[in-house]
Amino acid sequence: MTKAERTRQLIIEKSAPIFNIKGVAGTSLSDILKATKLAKGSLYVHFENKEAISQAVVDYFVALKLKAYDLTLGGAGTATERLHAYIDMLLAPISPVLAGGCPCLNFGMEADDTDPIIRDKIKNIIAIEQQRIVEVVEEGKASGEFKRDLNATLFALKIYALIEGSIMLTKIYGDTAIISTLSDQIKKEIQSFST
Amino acid sequence: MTKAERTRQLIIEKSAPIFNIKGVAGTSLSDILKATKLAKGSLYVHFENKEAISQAVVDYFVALKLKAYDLTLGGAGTATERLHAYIDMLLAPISPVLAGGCPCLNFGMEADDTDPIIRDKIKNIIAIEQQRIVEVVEEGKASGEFKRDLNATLFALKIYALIEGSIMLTKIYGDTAIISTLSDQIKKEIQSFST
DNA sequence: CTAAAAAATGACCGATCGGTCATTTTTGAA
DNA sequence: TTCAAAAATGACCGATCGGTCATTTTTTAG
Repeated sequence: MTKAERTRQLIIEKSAPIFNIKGVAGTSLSDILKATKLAKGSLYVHFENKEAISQAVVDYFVALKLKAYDLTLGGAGTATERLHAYIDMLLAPISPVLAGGCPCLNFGMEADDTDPIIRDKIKNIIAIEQQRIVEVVEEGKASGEFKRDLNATLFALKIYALIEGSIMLTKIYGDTAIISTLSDQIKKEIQSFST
Repeated sequence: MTKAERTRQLIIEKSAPIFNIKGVAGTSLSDILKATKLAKGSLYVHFENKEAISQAVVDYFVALKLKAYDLTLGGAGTATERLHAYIDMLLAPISPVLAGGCPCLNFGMEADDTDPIIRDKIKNIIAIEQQRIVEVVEEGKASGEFKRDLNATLFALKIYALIEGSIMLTKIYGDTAIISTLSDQIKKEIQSFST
């Protein structure tokens, strides 16, 4: 890893939580400078402008999410076990992905009507996430673990909506008990489709 | 209505959609001046600062929501009919509340870690919304419309999470078909608890 | 209609915004 | 070890930010 690569990574990793908490519009260059302890000119050695940093941060979160899917949905065990692992990971109160809240929710809700580039990045990762759920569900159907008439696409859509809604409520109430309550509900939802 | 009251209301109504779309941090005074066609000094006759305007805008959306609950959950018909009317209202693609997206989702996700005053306003209206659902469900249980063992609080929490998740997905995908799909799912959820 | 009060105006303010660039320091391949 | 290339620096830039205030215009109660 060259110095340039290390510095670029430093900028991304130090500013990622700031963008996730304060939003793109709410994050200033001075916030990033304070977090990275770099001089202003350094940022522009590695990025064209603030917008480019915010996009790199979204890419960083996307990569984290992809890794998280691999570890859960792509892991070992039955379809049910993998779905449970996935839900536990996403809704764990101390999950790094959840520190500051789900990036898809945060960046998505800010960008939906204002920033087509970030919105599309979020749209893509959400589509991938749903597709991965669909695949696990289909595997579960093929192995006889889930009922044949379970609509995997619809199921993935609903699960995803429930998860994001759960994170939203947890963040606003500031109460992690909500997460475990809704986590149980989602698991019940899965169980209702088990054979 | 005095001139002052009218102007104050103008500022709130014209800037509300801007705040809802661009966020509080992303909305500048010049945005508000352009929308209201007022001079900068006028804003400060009616509000202490930009923060006060954003809070008044949140109060305005809260009032809109309360009125919307009255028209649906508080309307005529069976518990099921009222819940359906409520869901249809919230998830209608052309719903005025949904123009720019659900204010609870937008303001809530921006404010959760940054602005305790707005976060608490959103927390309160969400708690009220869930309580109103609980009341309708309890009425449905009392009238024999819903099963006795239905946990109304848990049900309201889940329905709310599903609705907000649905709005999020619709906004990001830019596809209103998702709304009707998930709207049907929520109604099925309700039906599963019917006697 | 009058006059005092209230509202509206826009020039002006300092601070901060995102961004540039000449210069210095560091890096790393030869 | 050398030295050219790359990275880091921070003073500096114009634009825009949120906010103020003396002045003008409008409102409204008597």
